[in-house]
Amino acid sequence: MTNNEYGRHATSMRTHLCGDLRTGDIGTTVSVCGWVARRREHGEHLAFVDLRDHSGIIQCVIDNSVDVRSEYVIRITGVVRARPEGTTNLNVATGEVEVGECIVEVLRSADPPPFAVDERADGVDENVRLQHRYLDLRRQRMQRNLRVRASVNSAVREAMERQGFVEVETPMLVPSTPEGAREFLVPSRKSPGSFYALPQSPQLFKQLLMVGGTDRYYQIARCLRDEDLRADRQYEFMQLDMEMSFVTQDDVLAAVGEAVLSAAEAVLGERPPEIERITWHEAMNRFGVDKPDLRFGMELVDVTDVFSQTEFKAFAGAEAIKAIVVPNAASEYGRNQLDRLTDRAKSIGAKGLVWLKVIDGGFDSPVAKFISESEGTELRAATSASAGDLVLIVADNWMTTCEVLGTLRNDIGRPPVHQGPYRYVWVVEFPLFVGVDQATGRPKPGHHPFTRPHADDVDLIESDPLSVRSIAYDLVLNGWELGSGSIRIHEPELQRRVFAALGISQEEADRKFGFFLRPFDYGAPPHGGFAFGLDRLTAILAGEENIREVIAYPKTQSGADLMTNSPLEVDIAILSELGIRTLPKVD
RNA sequence: GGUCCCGUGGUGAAGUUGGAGUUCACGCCGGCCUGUCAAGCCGGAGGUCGCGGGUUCGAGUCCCGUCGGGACCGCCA
Repeated sequence: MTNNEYGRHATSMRTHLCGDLRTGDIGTTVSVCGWVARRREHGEHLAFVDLRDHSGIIQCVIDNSVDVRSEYVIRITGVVRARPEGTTNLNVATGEVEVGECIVEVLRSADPPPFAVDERADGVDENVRLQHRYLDLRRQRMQRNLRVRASVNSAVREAMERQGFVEVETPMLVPSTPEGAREFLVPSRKSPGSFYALPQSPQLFKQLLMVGGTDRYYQIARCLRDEDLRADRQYEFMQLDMEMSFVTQDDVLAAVGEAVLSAAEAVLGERPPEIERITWHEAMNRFGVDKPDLRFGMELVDVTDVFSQTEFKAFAGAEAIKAIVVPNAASEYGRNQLDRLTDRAKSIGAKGLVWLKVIDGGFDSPVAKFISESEGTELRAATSASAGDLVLIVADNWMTTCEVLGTLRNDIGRPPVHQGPYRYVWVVEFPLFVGVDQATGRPKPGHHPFTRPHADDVDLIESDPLSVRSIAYDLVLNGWELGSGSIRIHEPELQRRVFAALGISQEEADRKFGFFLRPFDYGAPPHGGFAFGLDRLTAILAGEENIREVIAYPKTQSGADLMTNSPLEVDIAILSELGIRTLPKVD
């Protein structure tokens, strides 16, 4: 890098970036380097070459004959000048100027690319983009996404430093633990038959950093989980991982909030308002999910009381009856679509779905005849539904009712990521235990077994474990779970009681978690922490529906890297050095 | 493990009731062209219709299987 009078992007080969040239540069002799985005020839003595680098595009006017074609890498030295009257292009940032009197050097010729290296590639099969990711990355959208990602990382790091957090790196080769996500294993050459695991998160190490007196730790950590991939899930992903000592929930939320809001400000130029909080119970009750999208209404309305005396069998005796109103949807939803909604509801666990089209003076519905006039009136009052609206009702136990309607609410009403305001929300007071393990009959941990129970509920651990709230919290943005955390248990007696509720004996706890819990006996401070996904935050801030768009080299849903063709089989000699023999493929 | 959608020159699409690898746009190659900016005009090349099997006189089209990609469920303490 050459520091000259032209600024920090100048090098020995160039003075300016293509996208930076403006009317203020008129008269300057410049050198620009980049790829040929497009060429427009007008005979032997005039050609326009749009030169592209990551900053943008500049039109260069060539009046000698040079053979430059799409994606050739060239260097142009010329003079910046105003475009002639009537030939400016206001669709381009550099459209008022051009580079003339050009000397063109071809630095590298190029084959025609398999797809247009511009916004037209947005419509190209993702296969093709991923096979030629280096070409895809040349595009403005991808360069912008990489830079959004870098801004997020940088702002987060800066915010953590500002708050006195210490960056500590934790190992990538860690012991395999039976709990949690499936791990990637790494064979040990020195101990054939033994394996390391790649970390699904630095969880245990960061808590031991607290035992180690670090006080405030953070890391932009790579995490690896061998679970099925989704639009918001890759095998490898990045988290802002943090942990702090001598804190309560408020301290953690404040520190994490500062990092997230700083990142948002760095990308969007405006700091979002303070993050609101709702309890897990309220989130389920109002939105039917533990990661509510607050950008739109259609909240669940409890209508259990409306039907307390009902004779309609599908509703009678249900623990919870709830409704959502789809505004003005009565005419849009035909029988076919309503059947599909019903199928969707059933696939989530509902026994059925009741739909009512609100019409003047009543309902249009296959079950209208089972709803009494007073129930109808009360239903309309409770839901505020008016003629033309579609009302969807589920009756079941509370949890199922909420979950089914919450899923339908998202399916029907959720706007695309790039639309609407950014609505951050803390979901707090998650239940300590979720559901019951079929095999053991014991409750299952909601977060992880070291999560601290809510102080008011500690005495319910033995008598009514499923109603115990925890000091665990999620951060949610527009319906995406960004991350989660908790205040941990640091005292042995409380930990013993939680293990007992989970059906884990002292011996089993020692065996499974001894290496982690024994250190606590040497003095563990009260502590808690959080981790949130940087890929997800970046995707939302970049307006992308899919985290692959903000990852330079992502993998497909089946875990393949189409550019490098990995994973690949390896030579048998390499396997044998590692003490590994593969099984034949079975059908 | 499951459900659904997609696969046609380099790219994106169309392809009807099963009737000739047919069509369109972009790109590519050649020619013309001195103010374009998705330049324009003329000409040309380019195909294992993902792959395999079946039905049929005949399959891009129908059926079965398989591979690849995607969305979702399960899974992700």
